[in-house]
Amino acid sequence: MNDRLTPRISSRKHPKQTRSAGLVAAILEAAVRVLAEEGAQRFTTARVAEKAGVSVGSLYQYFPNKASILYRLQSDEWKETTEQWRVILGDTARPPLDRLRDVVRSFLRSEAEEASLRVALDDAAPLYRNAVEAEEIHSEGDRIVAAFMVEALPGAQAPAREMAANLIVMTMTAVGKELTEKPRPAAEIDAYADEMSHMLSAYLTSLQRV
Amino acid sequence: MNDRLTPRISSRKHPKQTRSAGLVAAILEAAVRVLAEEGAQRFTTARVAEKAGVSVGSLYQYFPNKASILYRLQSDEWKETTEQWRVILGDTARPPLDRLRDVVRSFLRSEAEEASLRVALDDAAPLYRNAVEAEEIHSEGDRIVAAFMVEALPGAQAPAREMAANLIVMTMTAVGKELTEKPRPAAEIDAYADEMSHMLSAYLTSLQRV
Amino acid sequence: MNDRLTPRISSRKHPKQTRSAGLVAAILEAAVRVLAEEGAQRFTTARVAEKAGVSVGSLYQYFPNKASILYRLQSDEWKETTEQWRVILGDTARPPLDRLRDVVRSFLRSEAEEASLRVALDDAAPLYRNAVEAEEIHSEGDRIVAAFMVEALPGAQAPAREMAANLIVMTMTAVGKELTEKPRPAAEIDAYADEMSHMLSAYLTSLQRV
Amino acid sequence: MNDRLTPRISSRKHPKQTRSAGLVAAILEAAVRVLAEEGAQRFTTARVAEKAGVSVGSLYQYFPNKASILYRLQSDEWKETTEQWRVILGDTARPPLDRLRDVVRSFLRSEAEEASLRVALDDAAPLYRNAVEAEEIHSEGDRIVAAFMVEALPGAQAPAREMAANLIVMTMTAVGKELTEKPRPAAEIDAYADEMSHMLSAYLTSLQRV
DNA sequence: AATGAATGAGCTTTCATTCAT
DNA sequence: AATGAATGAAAGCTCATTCAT
Repeated sequence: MNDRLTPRISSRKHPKQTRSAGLVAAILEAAVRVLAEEGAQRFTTARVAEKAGVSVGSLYQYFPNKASILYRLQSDEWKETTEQWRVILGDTARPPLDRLRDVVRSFLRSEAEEASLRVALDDAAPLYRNAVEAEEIHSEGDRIVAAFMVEALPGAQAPAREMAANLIVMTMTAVGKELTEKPRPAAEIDAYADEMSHMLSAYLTSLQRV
Repeated sequence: MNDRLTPRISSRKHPKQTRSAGLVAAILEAAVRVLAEEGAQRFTTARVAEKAGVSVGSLYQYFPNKASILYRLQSDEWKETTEQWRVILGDTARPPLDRLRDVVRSFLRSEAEEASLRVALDDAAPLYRNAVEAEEIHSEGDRIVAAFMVEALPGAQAPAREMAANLIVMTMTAVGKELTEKPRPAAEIDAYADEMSHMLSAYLTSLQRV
Repeated sequence: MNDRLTPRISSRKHPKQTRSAGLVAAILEAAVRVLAEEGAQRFTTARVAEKAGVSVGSLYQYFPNKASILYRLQSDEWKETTEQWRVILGDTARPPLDRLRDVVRSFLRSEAEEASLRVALDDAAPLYRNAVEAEEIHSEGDRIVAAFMVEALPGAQAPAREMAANLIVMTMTAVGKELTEKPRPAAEIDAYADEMSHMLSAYLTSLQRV
Repeated sequence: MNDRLTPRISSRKHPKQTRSAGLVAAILEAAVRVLAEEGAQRFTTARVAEKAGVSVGSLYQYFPNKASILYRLQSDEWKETTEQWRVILGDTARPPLDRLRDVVRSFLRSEAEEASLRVALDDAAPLYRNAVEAEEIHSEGDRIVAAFMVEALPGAQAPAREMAANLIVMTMTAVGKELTEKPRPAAEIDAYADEMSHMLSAYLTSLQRV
């Protein structure tokens, strides 16, 4: 019963009660630990349930299948990232390129800090990628970046600005993923962060000049 | 005793005879089809053997384990890419930034052309990532890029040049991977290619100016 | 990570409930039948599960691997033997050589009675021999024999007594194994038993005389 | 095609030609090495053929199946043992009990010397045990011992003598097998040899006295 | 609501033996 | 005679999911 064409992947219930919320939290926490400590290959519902101190049956009461746990994890990660971006990029008092530099640096750092979890989550991507809900996961982040781009590229046409936004987001996330694939010292991460902001700044500057 | 912690992943035999070469080719071809048509999740040795019109036993006569097939596929893909880069970046008659533009475009196009295979191969990465041979797979490409960078950034210090080379390669490959994650029209791919070469050019230009 | 070089071989769960105990019993019973009726060569987890009327999955819920079933069987056999020895050799009211005679006879008889199981279990020995727990399986029996030897050889030095104990135990068990290798009539078994007790008695007597 | 009810197990050809004899010898030698170095579990025809520098096809030209190689090995081992026994036990100039002592000692020593081979051969016993020819393998040794027993027990009745002979042979071989199951220092082997000859001597003496 | 025992399809890999060349 | 590629049944084991209690 493992294959579904359109897997339902979000949580079964909205945890209104404290008990449920606690259980869901415990399961997610356990899932993070299993993923980070044992890798995507050994990420099994049984192991998660055991580490959460919960029965498999209970686990399935809150998550319809294994993929939904991973999806939720990914979704939560992305929410944190979104928040980070909102705070840094939304600080309209500072020059755009400064904000860009900071967001790159703190994004790459946070990626690196939880490297093993991120890698495992990425390895498990095939399991949750096709979820219907996966589409909208990035929309909030996109809006934040779009707003920032208006400040960074005041003179640009909307389509050009959107393209630039897409490329910048992709570069940050994709290179971030690649960078954390193998363990690297924090200094190396920072060096890449600086270099990447340099590149993105040069890019934005050149766009603005046109 | 014969146990190894790091599994041998390259081919069992070097196919000297046409027979063997034919079989290996058939297996690889079948592997590509299974991967592209059914996805990494359903990539099983049995399925590959069946689609190749070969017994599982024969498959294991030429590949020591499942991972080795995937590794071989990835390796072959990378060899093609390397060749592409060598031809384009090595054409010292043309201006470096022109070459860069072309290499980005043809790289992204070739990635997009075999999107489903690339994605599946990427999904299967956890299976072959730890192979000992996996280390050296990129060394040739790195050398080509390094040579190119000497031309593109004649005034730069070696460390700065290396960092720039790394960032450019990472950006190309990582964003290329991300771009092919979902199917996109060729025009969109080309638009991203142009934008990316714009970004990389701006970056190189800014480095050169320093 | 969870890898071990020396596999855990004892049961996965301690069956607290009747349900579990019943399943474990059914599996062991089926294992005995498979072994006795089909031989060590055809002793597979699938066959055992099927004969137990249980799914393979259930089998693996109670035994971590095939070897553990065999180990458990062997262990149970040895427990019975130990009990037999305790009762007979521990009856301090009777003359030692009488007890020796009886223990030899009942040991060989019980070995012969389940000949096909014993042979198959012996054939499967390579599978469970290296288990960590296999070491201590004989310790209780050794203690019983040691206590008996103190009575049988009151005058002997400890090292000599231990050597004699080892030789006697080895002779009984090894010859017992050899005897049951091929089917023999009960009378022949008894004849060998008598002859062996004669030999062991002569041996002990000669030791005592020194 | 692996199961036969009555397996043909002896060599396919009597090697009349030097070439064949050389091949057979090479195969047997390789088989010994595989068994001793890799164990019964990893004893495969492919490995034997490879180590013998011979194709699998050729191997099957001289041995009808895997069991036949093992049977031949066992048979050869036993021939050496028989020869050893013939030399020692047949030396009618010496007192029987001296010869017994010597035969026990040199038997246990030779068993211990090739422990890994013997253990592996024993592990593989299920594969060749049922061979039809396996019956007569011990007959020559039995005759040698029978002749010796006439000297050792001149006064005994034939049936008693035969029983004693059987028990002695069984004790030697079975305990020998058990002793070599785990590696032991040569001194320990010799100590067991002395103790066993002591036991067998006491036994024979007691029989003679009757 | 919660449990966790039970399921069984499915996976990777091995290896004795054959037979076309 | 010799080769060794090819076969494919068979093995041990895992794990997402269900459902009786």
